[in-house]
Amino acid sequence: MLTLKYIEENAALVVERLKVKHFDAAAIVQQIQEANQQRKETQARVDALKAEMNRLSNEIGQLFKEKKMDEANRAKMKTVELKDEIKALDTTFADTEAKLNELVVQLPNLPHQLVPEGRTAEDNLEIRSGGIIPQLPEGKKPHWDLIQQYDIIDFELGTKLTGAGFPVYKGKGAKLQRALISFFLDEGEKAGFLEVQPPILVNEDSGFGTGQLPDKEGQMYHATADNLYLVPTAEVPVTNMYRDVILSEDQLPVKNMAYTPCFRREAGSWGAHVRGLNRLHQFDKVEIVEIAHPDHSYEILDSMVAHVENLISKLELPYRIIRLCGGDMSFTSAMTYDFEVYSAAQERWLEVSSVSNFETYQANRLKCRYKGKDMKKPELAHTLNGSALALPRIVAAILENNQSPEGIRIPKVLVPYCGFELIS
RNA sequence: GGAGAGAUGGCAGAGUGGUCGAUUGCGGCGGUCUUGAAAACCGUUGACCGUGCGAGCGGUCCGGGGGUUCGAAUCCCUCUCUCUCCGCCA
Repeated sequence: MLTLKYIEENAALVVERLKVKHFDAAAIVQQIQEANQQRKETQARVDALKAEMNRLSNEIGQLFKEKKMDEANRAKMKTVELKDEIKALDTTFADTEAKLNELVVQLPNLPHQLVPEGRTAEDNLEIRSGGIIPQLPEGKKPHWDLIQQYDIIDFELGTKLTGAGFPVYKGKGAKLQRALISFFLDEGEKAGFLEVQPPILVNEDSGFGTGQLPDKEGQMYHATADNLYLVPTAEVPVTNMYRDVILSEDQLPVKNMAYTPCFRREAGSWGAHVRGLNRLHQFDKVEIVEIAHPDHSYEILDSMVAHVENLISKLELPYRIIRLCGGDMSFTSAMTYDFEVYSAAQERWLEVSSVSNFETYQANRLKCRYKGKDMKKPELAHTLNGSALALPRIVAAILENNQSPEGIRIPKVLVPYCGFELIS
């Protein structure tokens, strides 16, 4: 969420910038200003009353010590009325703060200056592309057919065990998963990321910290008996490691990565275009997360983009990097790059990574701050994250692009991890 | 799952109704001494909100929430978590 202070000082700018996201903030901002004014006035009054109360209490204590019981009792009488007033005002104050908070969380993050105008994916800006789109022979097959042909992933079996969208990987299919995860983690380590293995069930506080709650509750699987949520991405546990933390400036940037399975309910988003591996309820992903100094977060965003690009290049997949337009960006992001790889049998671009700078938006909710030696107060840090990478669509593209009558060729970098060169 | 103990500032650890945001030690920061460093000594050392140009002033915070009281770190209720012993177990 945006900070109150920022909204207060830049009300017009907030409204203006959010137009890029096609969000009309005028009414909410005005309500925030009013509620904030009320909050301040209420606090001034209640603080004055409390100060008076504290003064009286001390006085009474003093009188008791001096055994002046009559005077003490007289002073006590004066506190009765004060107490009621304070109680009433405290309630008003709490209500106002709650209302204020409710309003503030409705505002999305401000897009960065470089974010293009636009409403839909059509308006996104291609930054660059790489790799070569393969010319497949007649009779090319989409990955769901190849999967069956080589018996490496079993969707029906997963349906039997759990339900649609929970595939069972078998044999070389399973090994390929393991190879990709190891490859991604090893590359991440070379790039300076510290590997962590977080829990894949998180509590409510963590859900709120990264913004999945309260709005996107329906996206997560909920273990109600213990009130825990299955993570939709490692972003949730990894970023929440820094909830309520004040880092020292020289610890920045913090670079973490984690492999986790990810669970998404994806309610109501099924259809022909999500066949096979294109969309699943459970999938594997390596996520990179950085906590950055505000002055350097965009350099870091670029370095994360470079890291992801390096992974895709090494996998020999044709890709393009896209800067999302205002309308296509997430609620919480200030700038997002999507990576898409070309899946040559479906003849479609598939999103395999999304790399974002949230600036202070997440950090404010998380209360993730840093403090330098010369700083009087801690300041909010910037948080960034990205997929590096999500497996299923990478697998889909590898299968489709590398197919031949002899079988599916494994990209060179994965061969040492797989122990085979061909799925046949 | 059963029984017991506990949760205090970056850490350790006092404090059981009255100027306690909290003794003390360690750590951190600044200084004296030193060619430099260590040691020693001196000083300093939390977060949040409001108010003020500012020095400052006021308020809140001793795991979370509620209560008793003029007054709560301290008493009561409740929730969460941690530790010890027993049971179970990868």
